[in-house]
Amino acid sequence: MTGPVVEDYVKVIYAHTEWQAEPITSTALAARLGLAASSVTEMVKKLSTQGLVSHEPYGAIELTRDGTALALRMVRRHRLIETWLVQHFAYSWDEVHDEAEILEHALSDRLLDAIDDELGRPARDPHGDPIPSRDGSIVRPDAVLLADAPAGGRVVRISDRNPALLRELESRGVVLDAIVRPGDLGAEALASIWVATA
Amino acid sequence: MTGPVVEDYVKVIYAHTEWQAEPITSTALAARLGLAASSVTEMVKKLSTQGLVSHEPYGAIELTRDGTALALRMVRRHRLIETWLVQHFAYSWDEVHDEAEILEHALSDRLLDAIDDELGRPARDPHGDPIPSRDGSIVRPDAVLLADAPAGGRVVRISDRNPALLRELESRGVVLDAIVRPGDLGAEALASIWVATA
DNA sequence: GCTAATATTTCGGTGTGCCGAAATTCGCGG
DNA sequence: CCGCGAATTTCGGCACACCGAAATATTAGC
Repeated sequence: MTGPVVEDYVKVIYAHTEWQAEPITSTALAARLGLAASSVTEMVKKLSTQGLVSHEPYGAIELTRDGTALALRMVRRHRLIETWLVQHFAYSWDEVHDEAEILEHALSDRLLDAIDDELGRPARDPHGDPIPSRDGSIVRPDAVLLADAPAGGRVVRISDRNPALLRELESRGVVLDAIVRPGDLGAEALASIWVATA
Repeated sequence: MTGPVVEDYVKVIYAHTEWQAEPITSTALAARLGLAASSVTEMVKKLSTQGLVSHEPYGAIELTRDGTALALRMVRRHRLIETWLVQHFAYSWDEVHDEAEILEHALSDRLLDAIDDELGRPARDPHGDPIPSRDGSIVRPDAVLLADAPAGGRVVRISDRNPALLRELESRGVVLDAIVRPGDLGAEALASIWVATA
């Protein structure tokens, strides 16, 4: 009943609050989806009717329990697929996103679970993002942006927004679990890398 | 530009002439796609405009060169995916179809080729259907329906139309390359199994 | 507290692919 | 070669997800 479009909306709404707090606005949602604001307003109204989202006119957009469950389902799919492409097919870090974006809507639960088993039920994806379990639970490592960690620390996550930056970082040895200090890197990197707290 | 819908139309049109001769009618095409005849008439007109199909009103529907190329591309995808599901994920013979039907529209060429390599570039799928090569060439084994082969022979292909029959046949040892005689089997099986000629 | 800039929604409209009903054309039996 | 049933097309309409422009609500600056 829900279809790829609903899945994408819900996933983006979820993603916005995963590492930062504020709920997403309809303008930001439109920007991330590459759609006109008016389209988003209409669709959000439908999602609200379906009980996936709570939203009063001119207010913020937040996921309901059902919406969060669907979002976690999609996040699980996306991250498992990315992990699988990297580990099994030697995709590089920065190439997996587009393929995963499509496949996450297409694989059956059965195939996805088979892939999960084959990978040994990984807890995080190649970017360090936690992979929700089959029952929808997710454990997010305590972490802060490198920009906010003067002493640096162990890399726990690297945002996948900028593929060029990903390649650059990889070539300099900045990968998951590496130890970095803020002084070693540029401004954009500081805002893309999370390190473990304490 | 072509999208999953066009891909499905073209694939079904192609499939109809793969093992039998006559070009498909719009009624038969509608039946196979599960659509109303009027929908098919309209869509075929669009395919014709796009140069994928040749069709004058009230006439038969045939693929153009471009249409055949697209169909072979989809057939390759479908059959490679089926083969992969069976070999790599232990799907059974009769379970692969629906999953492949969806994935064939979703995998990138890159991923598909990686799977092809991993499988060792197989020449036929689990049903015995030949898999077109990357350049679109296809070699169909010489075969006749078991119903038309009084002496029987080596099984070269088993139609995937009826999953229950597939399971039944498998349990009785009727698989690819088995030797069968018409007397051993029922009417529907005789019309679903091809054996090598001479 | 008012107004100007900005965010959001409303509104009319589009393209795609589908439907059923009605009209048309085909092709077979006589 | 004529008519009748079956196949096919035409037609008006619908659902979905999108758009830009116009209207409206919010918010921030003063």
